[in-house]
Amino acid sequence: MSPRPKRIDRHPNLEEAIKQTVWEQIAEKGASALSLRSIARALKITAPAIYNYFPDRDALVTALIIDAYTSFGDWQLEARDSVPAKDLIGRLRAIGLAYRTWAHTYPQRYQLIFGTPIPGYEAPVEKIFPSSARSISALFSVVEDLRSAGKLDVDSFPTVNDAYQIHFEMWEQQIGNLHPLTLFIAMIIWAHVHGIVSLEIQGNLPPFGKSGDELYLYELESVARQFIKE
Amino acid sequence: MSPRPKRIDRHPNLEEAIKQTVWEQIAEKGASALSLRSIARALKITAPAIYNYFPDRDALVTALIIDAYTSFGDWQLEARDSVPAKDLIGRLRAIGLAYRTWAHTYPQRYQLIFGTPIPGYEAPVEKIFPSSARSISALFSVVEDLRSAGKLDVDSFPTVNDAYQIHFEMWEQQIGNLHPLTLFIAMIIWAHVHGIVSLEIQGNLPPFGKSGDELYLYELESVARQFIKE
DNA sequence: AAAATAAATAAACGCTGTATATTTACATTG
DNA sequence: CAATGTAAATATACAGCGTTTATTTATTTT
Repeated sequence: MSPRPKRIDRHPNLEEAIKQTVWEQIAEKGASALSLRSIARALKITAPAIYNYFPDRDALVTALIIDAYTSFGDWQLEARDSVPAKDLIGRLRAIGLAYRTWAHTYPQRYQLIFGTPIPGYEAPVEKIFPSSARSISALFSVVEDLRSAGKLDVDSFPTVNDAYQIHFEMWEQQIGNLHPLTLFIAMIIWAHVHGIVSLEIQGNLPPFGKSGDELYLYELESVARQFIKE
Repeated sequence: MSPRPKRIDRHPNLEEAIKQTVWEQIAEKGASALSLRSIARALKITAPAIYNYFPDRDALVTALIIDAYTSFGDWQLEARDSVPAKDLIGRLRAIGLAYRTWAHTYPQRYQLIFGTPIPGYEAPVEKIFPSSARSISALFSVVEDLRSAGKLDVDSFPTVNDAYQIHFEMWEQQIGNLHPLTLFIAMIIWAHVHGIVSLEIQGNLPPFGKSGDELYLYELESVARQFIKE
């Protein structure tokens, strides 16, 4: 093969083709099996060619994580906006259901985001944060709307300490002004749904299947009962 | 070096020394950096020597996971038994706190159990299940005691479907008779604490630090308020 | 048309898990 | 006590991995 193929023989968008191939291989063999050389084989190029588009393997993983967060955020925001803005409880349920549906549709993406299945990889927070904050902003915004509408029903909650504060400021930069109560409740809700979904995805609980919707809805309703007035 | 060192030059218990070295290296560089050759270097043996004790790398990981579950289960059972049997709510709080404390004491062990940080590794459920079921049995037993004492306050909950049932039967074989309500509530509690702790451990939420105890206690009390009478 | 640049290959390095053959310490047996 | 057998290590080798460097050639720019 010649060192540089003629344009007609090249992939029209190799960077995108690489990412797509990785997703295919991740779906087949799991995120941990990711290998530059096997990607190259699938694309009929050589492994070092990938270095024209990603400086190293970790940069490729970071790009995939950002794509995954973007996809996740799209689902969250679409779910929120599929319910009229005045029906805040409906919006909360919609994004809750979308959270689990997305995770079950793309379990590998979910693990890529919330697990650490890549050997030696550590996510560079500053690069990932924008897409991450966007994806969680759907929940934050609905809870904030509930709060400013006076519909949150919490008499007392723990005060935040300095360790929190740093994270909060990052979120505020990305998402906008956030009341501490909003953050507190949003984080608890997030933890609840994440707990169920991640145990499901990772196989520690049975994949709840059809009636998983039922258990999950029960959880969402519990959350609403716990935190929302009237 | 001679092919077989004299007994006096050998590790008295190489199998245990291997596992201990892995834990040290996991603590230093994370679970994904596990490497048979670097273990061998640290122990001043050659890599194939490990194969006398573990048939392959995955078997070593499985042994580590079982050890981790055993350590986790020890903490859970000790926490439960540190509170008088008649104070069931106190027992529930104790195992809840122990859950988070153990995870923060051994974050790598937590990730080894609940994440999938080893490239290409898939846990053989049948080997891991006994130690896994034992570790969760502390929670199950307290919830079951609460139920049989008539202290569970749940008017309606989703019926379980067939997918659940298989898992339930495995648990029952290991733990003993389990009422569906017990399982349902125990799973929800497990999911709640796991959600908070895993987001903390994986860095998606700030490591709550001192006042994390506060937030966590708030969660445990919410659980009690939601499910327990009187 | 010549020079510069871009995008690929080729070859090589050190790392990995693992299989096979070999060597030697130790245990068992006649 | 000597011969034999077994256990536990080393030595060697192989294929695959991420990555670096040098090289080649298509394309773009001058």
